[in-house]
Amino acid sequence: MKKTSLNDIAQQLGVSKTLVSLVLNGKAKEHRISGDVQKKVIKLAKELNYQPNQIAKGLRTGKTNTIGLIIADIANPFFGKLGREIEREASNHGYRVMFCSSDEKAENAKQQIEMLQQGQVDGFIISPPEGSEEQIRTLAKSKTPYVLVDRYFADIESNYVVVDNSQAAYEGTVHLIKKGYRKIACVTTNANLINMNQRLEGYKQALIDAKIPLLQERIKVLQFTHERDDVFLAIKQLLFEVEDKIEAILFTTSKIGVMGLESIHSLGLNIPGDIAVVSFDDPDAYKISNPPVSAIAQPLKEIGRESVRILMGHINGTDRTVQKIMLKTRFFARKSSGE
Amino acid sequence: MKKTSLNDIAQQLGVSKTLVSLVLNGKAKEHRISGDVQKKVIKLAKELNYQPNQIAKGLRTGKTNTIGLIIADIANPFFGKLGREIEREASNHGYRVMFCSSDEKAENAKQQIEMLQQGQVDGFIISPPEGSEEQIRTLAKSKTPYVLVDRYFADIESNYVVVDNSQAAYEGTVHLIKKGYRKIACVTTNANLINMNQRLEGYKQALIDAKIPLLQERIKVLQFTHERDDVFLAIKQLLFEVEDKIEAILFTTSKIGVMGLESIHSLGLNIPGDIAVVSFDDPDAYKISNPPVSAIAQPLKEIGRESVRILMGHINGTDRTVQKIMLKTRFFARKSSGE
DNA sequence: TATTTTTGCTAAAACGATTTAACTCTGATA
DNA sequence: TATCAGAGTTAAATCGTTTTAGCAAAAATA
Repeated sequence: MKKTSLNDIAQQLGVSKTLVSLVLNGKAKEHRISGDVQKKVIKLAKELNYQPNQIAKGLRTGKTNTIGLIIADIANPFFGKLGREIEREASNHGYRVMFCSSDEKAENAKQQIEMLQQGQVDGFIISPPEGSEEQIRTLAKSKTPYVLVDRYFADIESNYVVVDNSQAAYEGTVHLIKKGYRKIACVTTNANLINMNQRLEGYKQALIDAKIPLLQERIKVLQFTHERDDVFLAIKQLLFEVEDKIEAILFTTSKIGVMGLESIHSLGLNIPGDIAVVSFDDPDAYKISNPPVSAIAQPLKEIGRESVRILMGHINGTDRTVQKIMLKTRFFARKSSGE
Repeated sequence: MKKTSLNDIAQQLGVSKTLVSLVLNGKAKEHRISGDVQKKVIKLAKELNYQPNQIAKGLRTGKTNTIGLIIADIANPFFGKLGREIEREASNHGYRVMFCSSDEKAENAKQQIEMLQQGQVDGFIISPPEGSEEQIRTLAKSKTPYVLVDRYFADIESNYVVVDNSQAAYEGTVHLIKKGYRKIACVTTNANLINMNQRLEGYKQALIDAKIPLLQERIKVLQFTHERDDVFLAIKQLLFEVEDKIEAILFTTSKIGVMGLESIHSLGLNIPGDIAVVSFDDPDAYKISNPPVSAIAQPLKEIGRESVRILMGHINGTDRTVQKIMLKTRFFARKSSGE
């Protein structure tokens, strides 16, 4: 059952494919195609279930109606949900999504971008992994429209949609301070990503503003590729191997947070009795955790909506200005920090 | 900076694009292109960073080297992880992944399949939502290769890769029985999906084999589109509104399980003291939950690998037989069921 | 009646690749 | 000297669209 093409319709009707194309693209009027012929064409097209071949269309028009989405880690629900929002929004604009997971590896992202640039997509939405500056720069030079999400590079002029990470971390830390905790640790990673750095800054600033001494030993910076054991070790050190046992922890990612909670449980400690917890991101796990975990939630829907909107503007050429969007997070106080 | 095309290379070298194409596709020898010319072509192609336009290639060859992945719900980490495995495996075969989330809606899946069938993909991997039989049948008729994952329809002859759901549920239930629980409930959904039905069957069979009375009141079938409140209500009924208070629950999806745990916690009940829990799927949440949740884990990597392998066989025409793969799950006993 | 305008439609080029069928040499063979 | 074989290369068709430029017939105008 071969698919029907423009030509099939044209031949069966004894007209030119130009005419068929014009009619089906709604350009009949401006090209003065008679009403009778229009009806005939539309009728037959429906009968044969004609669907234009997007590949051919893409070749001719140079447009694919597809956006490339290069996400850092699809197995992370944060990115999963974001991906869904982006796809939904793109679909509202008549766009498809070609999706890749770089697994936080610059090399993967490079390959994926190069691959999709061979005429496969009209633009990109990317959460760039550490070390992918060069690739993003190349992309920028190629004039392909793109929007970064979740993170960006300060020295590359790009469209981006992120959250106010330092403010968010500040807020989370202040919440702990208000709850009466003073000895507050921060567990983060050494990823050289702007969002990570900002989160740490927010934590520090909150302590400074509250006139609480800022101790290096209370900041645990994990390897970017941290595993369960690294987190476990960090927690153990914070709780048992410093002079002044800490009372609360701010986790800067849900990945660290999830592992951290696991560690705390396995050490037989009570939350928030022995140790209070606040974490970035708000996976389902935090809601069912016992006790539920206080979380800094990112506005996924809005991030998706904005990033697609900006990309569309640049693809359609209706917008040539660089857009930098910083959204607010939302803090959910739950039992893990005394509610 | 326009992209270099075959023609650009041909013109600069003063040869035909046929020649350039042949050389770059490794068909130089069989067409006796001289070594000198070959070298020239390859050198210039590298210099100009020539990358063949996949759209044009696709139009001519009828192949896109892209597979369409239509997943039921990308926000569900199970599917997220599965998506990652599939993408990784596809990439090993030189394939891209065009990804869509149907959000468990047949109408969405229909649109997405139709959209991608316009010459955009060479084949599909699909976890079909409830009610999408008609769409899958249409797809089958169109001769487009496809593989179903996670679920299938008994009366449509399709390639599929699933797990042995009834065996898995059986195993989970038997585990609870061995731990001494007798009054075991099952909370599931009324989704008319074969995997769901099989899970319920496995539960029933385990009770029957253990000569434990099978009570309808211990089986809670939620609306497919269940929300937090529905689960909460079901749990409350099981624990407080039946004559014989139950001792353990089998959740047939992690979505139900996560909500169920939340409900149990919010009712102030102790796990496994008041109520033991086993759940299908094994999201991170279950490992950090307090106590950790006993889980029936699906072999995501294998599902991904097998589904891509089968699809490749059908796309390349090296395989014309229908393949039905049923994989084993793995059970993790954790504290929620007394370990 | 001759000219212009309008109406209704189409031929052909283009997008960038692949592939088929040939073409032109050179040198060897009959 | 004519024929053939092989080496090295290319013109042209093709995939299914969109779009430009224009043609022929009918209608309107002078």
